Amino acid sequence: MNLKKLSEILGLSQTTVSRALNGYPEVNEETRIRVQAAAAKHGYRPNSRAKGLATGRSLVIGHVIPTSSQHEMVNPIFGDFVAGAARAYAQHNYDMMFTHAPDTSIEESYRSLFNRGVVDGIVLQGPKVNEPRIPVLSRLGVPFIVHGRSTGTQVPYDWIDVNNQRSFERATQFLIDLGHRRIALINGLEEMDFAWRRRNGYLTALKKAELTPDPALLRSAEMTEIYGYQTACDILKLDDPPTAILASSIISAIGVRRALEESGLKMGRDISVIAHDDELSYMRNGQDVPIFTATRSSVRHAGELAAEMLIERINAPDDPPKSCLLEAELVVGNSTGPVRQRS
Amino acid sequence: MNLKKLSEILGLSQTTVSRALNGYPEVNEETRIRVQAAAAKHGYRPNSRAKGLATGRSLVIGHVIPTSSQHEMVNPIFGDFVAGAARAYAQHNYDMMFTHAPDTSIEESYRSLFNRGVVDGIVLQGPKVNEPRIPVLSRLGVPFIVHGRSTGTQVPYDWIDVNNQRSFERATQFLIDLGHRRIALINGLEEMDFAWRRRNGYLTALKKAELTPDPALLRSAEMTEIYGYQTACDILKLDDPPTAILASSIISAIGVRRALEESGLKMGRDISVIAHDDELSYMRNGQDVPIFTATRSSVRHAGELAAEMLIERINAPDDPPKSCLLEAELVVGNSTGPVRQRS
DNA sequence: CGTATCATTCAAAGCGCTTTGAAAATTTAA
DNA sequence: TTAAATTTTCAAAGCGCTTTGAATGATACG
Repeated sequence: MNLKKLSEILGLSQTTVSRALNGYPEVNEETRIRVQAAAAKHGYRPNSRAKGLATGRSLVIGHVIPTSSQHEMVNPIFGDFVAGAARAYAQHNYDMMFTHAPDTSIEESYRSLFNRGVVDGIVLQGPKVNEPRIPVLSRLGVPFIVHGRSTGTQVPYDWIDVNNQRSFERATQFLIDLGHRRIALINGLEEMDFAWRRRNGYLTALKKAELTPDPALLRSAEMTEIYGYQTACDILKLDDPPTAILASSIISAIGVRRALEESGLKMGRDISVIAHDDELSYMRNGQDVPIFTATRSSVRHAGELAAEMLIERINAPDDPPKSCLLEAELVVGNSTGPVRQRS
Repeated sequence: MNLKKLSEILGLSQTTVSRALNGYPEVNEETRIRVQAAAAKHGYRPNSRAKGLATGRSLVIGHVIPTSSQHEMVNPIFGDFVAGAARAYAQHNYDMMFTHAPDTSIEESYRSLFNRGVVDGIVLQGPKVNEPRIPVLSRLGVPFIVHGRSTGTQVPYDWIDVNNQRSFERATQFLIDLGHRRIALINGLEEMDFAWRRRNGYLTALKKAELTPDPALLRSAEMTEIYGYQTACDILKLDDPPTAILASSIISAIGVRRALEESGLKMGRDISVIAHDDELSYMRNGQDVPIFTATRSSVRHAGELAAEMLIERINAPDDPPKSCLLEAELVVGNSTGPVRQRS
């Protein structure tokens, strides 16, 4: 069923039928009702390709996933972010599109996606320090929003981010206040901007307390469970092991916990652990009492806000750049406690 | 830059340019090279809406996510499956589209997605027992593939699935062989087909061993960490607690482990645990030695195969129905051992 | 040299929709 | 009653591409 057939059935022109369905005022109310009824009856759905071709809009938002980063899409954090975004898209009648792009040709991929008219806007996830994709998108004139920020990037752009530096500074400070002096940071990949900022927050807190950072306690990698486990095992073997650990994600914190338990250490008593909690749906940080003391900020909520901001941008391409900085809460659980004198 | 402009620049007709770029034989090789060079130089990208309109193909695969199931997309299993699929799509030049659909109007959503010409095919994830969406898609004549199967569905359809029944029967059998008689099943939602089959496998093994299932040991819910934790806590409080636990996902198994550790029980010695391991990228089941004895099958690989099968189907709509049944391995880790006499 | 054959190229129609500018039908004003 | 204003409907152009059917130029054959 298409517009032509429908209008023939109704004995009206395509123009009138189209207008009736799209809510234009210059059509008789009686006719409109007749048209709507017929459309419903015959299950008429305007072809979105044709519609897009005619209007220049696709009502689709693109998410581009670098092929190399095998992990991007598979990352539970990604899943929650996207789920939040999907919610907002649905409300505004947008669909969501994912493209894999070989990172040899990121610029090309973006240009392609936008120029081919596939999408109206793009969400950029997981920005690195000096993220090259940002200037690319900016130059292309594509409406886009960054989840996170990119230190060192000069061009203006829309973003939404958690105050990673501040939250990790606070967490570190919290541990220092409990008497901890040797604090390990099990961080994400530090080429990623969020990890870089967290590291800075951690270092800032140490500095303020006049503590010297120990490179042996600073680790960085993709935030898997295994990584948390191995790193913790590793760190505990040091001559002078830390009394507290800061983990960049609940997932690696779970690995840390596994390592601690294997070593017979009790969290909160023998060693303190703070994790960053993105409030992943499948990995809640306990129920009433948090499992881990944590810096908490819902990545799902961030996804929802990001989508809203992007849609606003699409509707008002010339507004000045927007941004949104979310503060993470510091929630206290049982995984932290005063430093314990080593026996 | 569009076809018209490009052909004007080249002094050729749109026909020739189009053919040159799409590899048709009836164009002079010399001309083709000239055209390709110009296309590259001007960054020409055919508009996919227009292309789709002209060809009737969109090179997009749709994944529909019921709005109600807040968890679908957020489920790490979903993420891994989709990552696998994305890989295959990329290879065949397909993009991937997600739509949220209110479950009040699933049929409508599918019809819409396909009839609007947005997608060439659809992946149906998380089928339930007697999944109503399957006959709907079948009737619409949309190419589609089901990840999983649906007990009770009569119409033929393409599917790819793990042999859930068999793998859980084997796992249960394995525990019985170790002397366990009271075995708990911490299952997924049993309206889901996979969970239903796992339950059957479990019951079959019990039956073969002439053991009577105890309803108190049969639990079912969304497979989160918290659920695993709470259920395990709950079950351990029974007068006659189980000596072994079968968990339907690594994620809930992690919750189970947390509960066991809190109770001071050692996995593999005091109590045995087997989990189903989807080989989630961020939640590997240990490295060399598995953390959990597990039934193992990569959901990511399944995603890749599913995508391949769907693309085949799109290219050959009239082939007979295809299916693919994967067998899960049973890998033995340290979480299982012979039953221990209760003191 | 004239005709048949092949290799290239082209103009134009069509995909299904929106939208412009004009025409018909109706109402209002003079 | 007629002209002007308003409401309602329409034909046709256009979005950017593919593809059909015809035309052109080059080559081969008798």
